[in-house]
Amino acid sequence: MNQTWNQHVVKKENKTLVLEKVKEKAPISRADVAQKTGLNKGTVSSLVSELITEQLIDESGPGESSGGRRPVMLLFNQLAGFSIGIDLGVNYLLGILTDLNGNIINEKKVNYEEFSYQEIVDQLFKIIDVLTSSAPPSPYGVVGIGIGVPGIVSKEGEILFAPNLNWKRIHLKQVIEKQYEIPVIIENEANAGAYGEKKFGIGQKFEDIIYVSVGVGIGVGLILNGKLYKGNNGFSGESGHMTIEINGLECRCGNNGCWELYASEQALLRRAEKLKIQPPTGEELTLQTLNLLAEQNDEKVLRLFEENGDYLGVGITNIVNTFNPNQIIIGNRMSSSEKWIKSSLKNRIDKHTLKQHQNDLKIDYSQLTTHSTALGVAAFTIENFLEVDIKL
Amino acid sequence: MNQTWNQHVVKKENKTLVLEKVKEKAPISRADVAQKTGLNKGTVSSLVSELITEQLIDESGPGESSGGRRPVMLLFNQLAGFSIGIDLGVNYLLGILTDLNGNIINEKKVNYEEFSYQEIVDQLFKIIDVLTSSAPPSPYGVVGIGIGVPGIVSKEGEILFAPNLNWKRIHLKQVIEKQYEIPVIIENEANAGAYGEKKFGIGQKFEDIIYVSVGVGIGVGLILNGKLYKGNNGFSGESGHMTIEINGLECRCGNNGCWELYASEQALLRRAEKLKIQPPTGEELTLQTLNLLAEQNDEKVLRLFEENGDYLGVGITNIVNTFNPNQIIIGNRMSSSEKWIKSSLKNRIDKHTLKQHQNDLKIDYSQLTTHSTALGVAAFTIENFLEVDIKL
DNA sequence: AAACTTTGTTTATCCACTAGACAAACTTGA
DNA sequence: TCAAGTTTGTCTAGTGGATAAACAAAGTTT
Repeated sequence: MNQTWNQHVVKKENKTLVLEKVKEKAPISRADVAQKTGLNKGTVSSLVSELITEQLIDESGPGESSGGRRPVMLLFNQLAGFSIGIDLGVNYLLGILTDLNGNIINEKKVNYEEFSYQEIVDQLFKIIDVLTSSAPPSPYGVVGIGIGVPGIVSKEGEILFAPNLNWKRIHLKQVIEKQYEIPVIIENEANAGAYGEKKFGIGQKFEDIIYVSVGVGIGVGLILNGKLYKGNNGFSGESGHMTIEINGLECRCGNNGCWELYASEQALLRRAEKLKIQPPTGEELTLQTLNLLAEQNDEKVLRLFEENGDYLGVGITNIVNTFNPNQIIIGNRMSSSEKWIKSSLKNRIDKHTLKQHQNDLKIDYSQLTTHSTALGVAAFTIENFLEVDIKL
Repeated sequence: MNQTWNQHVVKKENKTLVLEKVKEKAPISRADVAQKTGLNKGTVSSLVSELITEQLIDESGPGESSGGRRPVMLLFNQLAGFSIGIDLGVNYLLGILTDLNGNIINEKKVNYEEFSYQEIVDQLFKIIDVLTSSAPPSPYGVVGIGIGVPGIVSKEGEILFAPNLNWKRIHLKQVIEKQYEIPVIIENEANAGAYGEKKFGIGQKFEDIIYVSVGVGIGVGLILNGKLYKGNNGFSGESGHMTIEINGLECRCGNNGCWELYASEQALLRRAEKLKIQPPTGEELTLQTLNLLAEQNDEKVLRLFEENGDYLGVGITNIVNTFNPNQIIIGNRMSSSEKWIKSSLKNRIDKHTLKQHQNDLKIDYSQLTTHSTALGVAAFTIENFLEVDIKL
């Protein structure tokens, strides 16, 4: 059915517009909101008073006069409710409790290895319980739970395939929703990370963002025209399996020369192993220990990172040529190695993308680092809450 | 400035909705429009009567009764105006005159080689003149001119770079607008082709379409969520310069191993030349002559096409993994070789894309063949006209 | 202290949509 | 054949939300 338009829709949209403006520019006066949105003063007044009744906006006392009556400043009541965001990783579980502005109120992390599905769900419940009970009293309480997973999620929230967890067709959403009876949103980890950076991180000013999540594998989250693009079935962003070497290494996806075989954390570690690079005194070979070695100017490791940056650049070049984005954000674990991969990555892109694309292209590294996914899914639930709530 | 919502917007949107429904389902009664759009009968009645006054809708007499009063059927008046669409190719100029439904009323083609900018503009004027004067009398006349060009076009319509024409920073739009004083839209050839197939061709039912224009080079047009995606500056779709072989052939774009060096028409011809394939009796070596040879089951040529289909599949696989589209359309000249490239292309995609992506993926070949670009730009001007006109 | 400014509320008006009544036109079935 | 029922399309009264303009309140400026 098509969308029909009537005065109710108009009111809802305008109310959203007012709330958005207050969130964005707080503290701000009614008069200023009217001027900035183009709405009539009276309209703004009445919408604001409704929003105050709903406790989504607060008055914070008089502001500075600009040559007349002093304005009453409005604030977004970010403590009207809270959101839980969870980054369900391959070997860790990171849960955060945020207010409606994405400020982290509480945080809980669990590491594990080779947990079964049931063990992970148990841990999940524990974390959600702890976070819920730590939420301060508020009018709306915890308004939703978001979970980011390293896998393919259908538009309905079913986890279709998470290779690194060995999950297939998992209805996690129903399980959590049944337990807590609040809205649950499941989203792919890269999509969530992209959204997190767009809403709360370094991508706030941009409308066309490619978020490259470089961890064990490589996933991509696409923000196009300011909105998350999910693809026909919600499976967009599996760019890690892009061919960059036609007769290259074999990938378990069935393809050859996949990008993530050359540029992911796993690829880096594999190459380090081949070169017999040894972390000091028997530590495990991980991205962290490689970062330490790089910090000590270990030549071999530096060259390794350089190479990895270059490989990352190859895939990013492909994406840039296709999308003409405004910003590239390198996220997930590999962003911790920014220092060592930065110049070779930039170099590859400068040399190999079309000149026209470079004009407005920014290459940034995750600002929220390990929290972008959790913040992203938290943002989804917050937005969902505000949308639904404002309809009333 | 943000969009504010008021009753004028509501009316405009609903009027558009009614017109769209009539276009889509004609002949259709007022009652049916009301039921299908969810609008009130009275609302539909008044909007339809306005549209009839504006001559965009016609009544076509009574329809079949379904057990009561016979309905008055409504038709979209596709002859209320006409649109000119021009495909400005590297060595040809194809102009069409269409009605508001994209039906081709008249058509004019000129071939040339190595024309200067001024010579091309002169030809352009000639074609536009011929087409304009061939338009039947109508309330709105020719409502706009669209031009598709093989190059990078800014969002403002400036042709920034068209390597195969040797054009840089050309303000063609102003030149044509000044001459004819009607709206002119300039768009990249692949974007236009994608839109043409979406509106009038094989892509009508799909919302996430990747149109791969395989001609001298390779360009890609992206229809995402039913809308053309242009990228931050309007330069999306330069996927022809995607790296598929990291240390591969050198491209004049500065990159190595670009897709179009392996899978374009030019690449095919280059490989044919290398194999010393000879068209019969001194004909030139072109895609057409190769098609003829393939028709005669020339083994070498068949293998050549097979290889080309495979290479096309490599790039398409990359795109599919990133976008999760619903449909791939192979367009432009290479679609004439569908028969010979089809199976190897499909094979590559079946074997190398993630299983999840294959569920709903259709691979089609251009239905409008050589006309998709011209029809696409015609569609842009038609839509622009209807949008602007309905505002009044 | 008078004049001017700015803020925010109130009031009257406008406009588009909706529900429901109604007339016209047609079908069905006794 | 005609009465009852159905469907279509118009008309009217009513509703809800936006706007413009008046106005009161609370400042600043001269």
